[in-house]
Amino acid sequence: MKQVTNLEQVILDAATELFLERGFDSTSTTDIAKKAGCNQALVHYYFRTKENLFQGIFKKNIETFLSFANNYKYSGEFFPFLEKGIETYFDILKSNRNVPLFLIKEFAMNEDRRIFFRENFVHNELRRSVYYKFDSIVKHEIEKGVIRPIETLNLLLDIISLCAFTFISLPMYATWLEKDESEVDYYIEDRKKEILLFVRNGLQPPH
Amino acid sequence: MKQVTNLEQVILDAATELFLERGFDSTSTTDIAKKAGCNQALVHYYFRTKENLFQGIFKKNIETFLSFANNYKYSGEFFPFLEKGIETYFDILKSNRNVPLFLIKEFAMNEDRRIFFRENFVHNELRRSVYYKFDSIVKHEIEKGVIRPIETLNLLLDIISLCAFTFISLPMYATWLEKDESEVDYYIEDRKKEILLFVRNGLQPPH
DNA sequence: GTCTATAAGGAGATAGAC
DNA sequence: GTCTATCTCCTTATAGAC
Repeated sequence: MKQVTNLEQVILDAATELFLERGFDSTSTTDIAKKAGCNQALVHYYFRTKENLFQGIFKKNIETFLSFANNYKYSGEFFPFLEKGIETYFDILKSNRNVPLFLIKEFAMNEDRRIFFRENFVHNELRRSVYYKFDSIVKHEIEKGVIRPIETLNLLLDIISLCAFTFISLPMYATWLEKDESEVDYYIEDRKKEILLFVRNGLQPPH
Repeated sequence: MKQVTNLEQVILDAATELFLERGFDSTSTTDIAKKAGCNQALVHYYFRTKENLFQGIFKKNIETFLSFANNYKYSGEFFPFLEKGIETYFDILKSNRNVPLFLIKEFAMNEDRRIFFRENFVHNELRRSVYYKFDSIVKHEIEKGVIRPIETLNLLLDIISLCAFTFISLPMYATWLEKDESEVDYYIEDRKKEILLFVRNGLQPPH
């Protein structure tokens, strides 16, 4: 099969990489053009404005970050189900390690991004139904005494905090402990194990 | 006592607020001047370069973020000691809620910031000695069976993740759940309680 | 579709009057 | 110490030749 790499796609890929690394404000269309191997006018020919080019990329990466809400089959056993979910989510972030910081940065800096998020993602029926299903599972397990009492939202936030912060803090971590690239990968796997253990323990009913 | 508000301080305050909100790249010296109520040339008169002005602010905020390494008196009882430490750290971040995201952003975006951090903060004798003291306490409590086996670094990272992410994610959280300012404060206190509970549980030895 | 040239505006930094 | 004016550079976006 012939690989058709049209220029539009090349520009989109270059823009994706740069926006994720540096954010919207610190990436110029000239930078994007240079990385894509064309001149700056072509970036505007294909996408008209920088904002246009950005929004498609932004939307796609919100999907990635919210993918913890994908529909995992509930096996009937709570902890294997939960741990499978955490591990899958963690691995998705690992493959997209710039995404958490990228999103949070853009949200913090720009009101328009927050409005975009609210309008396109907050009132999503599928995500809501997945949440309510998970909520009823959690409530049921609390009743059975399998886990301690906890708000479902707090449980989700604990998990997202631990997973996302692993990747958000990578630049700081690497500097602090003076680690190189290969050691960082080891660190990530180590954190995954610890997070799984920590969540399992953190949900134990008190002795 | 007479409050002497010299212009240099006014500019510094304005710059602090803007840098923390928007970051280095997205804050212009013209913005700073406008907020300080003077013209743009005066910003450069007092601080010569934007970079100069930034670095002092940057350094000060790293101190804040690393303040979990302050010297808490060890009472002999592990959990009260640990929980006091977490609560104090959480409250410091609450009073400086833009700091975690600000630092992480600047670290991720600029190699010079990482070098600055390494040279000024990594090889700090006081901080190291506090770490080793904490490490020996943790090891001792594990031996006694008071807490499960855990690497001290992992424990610290769990705590920092949970505390810092609370504030890092505020803009996203407020948008997602469509909360206003007053509800956000309630959320922060709720998270603090949950984090304390979660850490205590997460350190329990397995049944 | 791809290029060069350029418009229009904002940035950081400085010179020089007062 | 404070101001205006200005230099130089870089930004986004477009016009127009090929």
